[in-house]
Amino acid sequence: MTNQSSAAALPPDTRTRILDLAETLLLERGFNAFSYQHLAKELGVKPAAIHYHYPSKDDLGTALVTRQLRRLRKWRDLPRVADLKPEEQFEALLAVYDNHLGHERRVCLFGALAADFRTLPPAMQSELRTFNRELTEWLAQVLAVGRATGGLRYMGSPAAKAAQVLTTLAGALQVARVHDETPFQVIVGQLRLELLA
Amino acid sequence: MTNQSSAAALPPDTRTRILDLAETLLLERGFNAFSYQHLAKELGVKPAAIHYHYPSKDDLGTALVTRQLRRLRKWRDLPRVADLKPEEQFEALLAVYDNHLGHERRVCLFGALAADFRTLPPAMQSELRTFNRELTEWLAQVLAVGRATGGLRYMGSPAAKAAQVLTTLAGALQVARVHDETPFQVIVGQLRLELLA
DNA sequence: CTACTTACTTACCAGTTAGTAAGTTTTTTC
DNA sequence: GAAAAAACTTACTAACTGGTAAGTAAGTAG
Repeated sequence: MTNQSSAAALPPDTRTRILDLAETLLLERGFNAFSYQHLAKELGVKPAAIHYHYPSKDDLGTALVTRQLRRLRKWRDLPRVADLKPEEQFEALLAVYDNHLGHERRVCLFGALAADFRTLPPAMQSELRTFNRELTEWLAQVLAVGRATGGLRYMGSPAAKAAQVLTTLAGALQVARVHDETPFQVIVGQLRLELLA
Repeated sequence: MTNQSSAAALPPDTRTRILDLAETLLLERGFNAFSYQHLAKELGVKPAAIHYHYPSKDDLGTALVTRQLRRLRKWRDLPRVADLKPEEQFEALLAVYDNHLGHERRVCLFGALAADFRTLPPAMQSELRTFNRELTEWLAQVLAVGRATGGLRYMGSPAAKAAQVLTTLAGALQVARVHDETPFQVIVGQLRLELLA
């Protein structure tokens, strides 16, 4: 049996190490910017070893998105997230993006894949759509409750505001990559100013 | 002499046709998703002909961004744009993004290049930074005047709001690519609702 | 102890990549 | 109309791409 998720930090198997490295490269340099050779060299294995775990790059890419989707669902349902007040849930979301910034200014999954979307394998496209839809629906719910309970303020529908906010956050990480961390902080500051009642 | 900009629609020379096609492919499929062979085949010339006009792909990419920057400056200074009221200038900006949407849901230049930014040649990086900076400064000015004259409303500084709005627009085109036109319209609708007094 | 499975390596492959050097045709200049 | 410059084509490379087939070493199950 593989060692995919048990509690403590067991030494990750090759399968996981491949996925971790591919994720890093995806979020720091883009999907078309790494090859099986790159991965193999850095992991100290032969390219064919990667094909053994992920027969094609499509499979690898799809596994990447699928894992992120699994993480999103897990995070969203975590008691320490699900039980927060809406305005705190919003702050928790911002913390996730801030964390990306802290890791070599990684963009988010969506921002990494959107531009090349049409060149991606269908399974990846489909998973990414689901990822974005579920995240948006979650935030819409947070915003709806937040306005009802008075902790958050905004015009328009929760769904529209959620789409706008997430789009802004994805873009903000991209701007941080092109310039530096400052514009990200400015944009997030603006979001807080407008939303927090 | 080359035929780069004269008034009417002269038949575009190869140099321009290369740039036009490369731009289309960049905005519709991403920078790493096309090669000199692709360009050559579709233009009915040999790959070496492209190397003749743009010795390396770096040169081609840089020429692409440089042209966009030139267009931005030209557009911004056009009487039919510069002489508008701020709220109309904002609408003119939205029209540009809406036009991208209408052309096969192209993303904007920034959105096309941000994810792979670190893999781009330095000259391209630098030009893209300038492009984004000048656009942001222009919008900040529009927003500042717009609030002073009462046509636009928002919290915070013009610079912060400008960064936020442009980031949102870039992201909105990416979301449109991943899903469909609907989320773009929703997000732009939200921007209008909030900004137009 | 044997059979089987897992996780690889070695050795390929055909196709594509960006890029170059040398020659040829077309256009411009004088 | 000759010389020169511009705009190509032909022919080639070396490196890399994702991917496959066959072999092997180590662990696991009965």
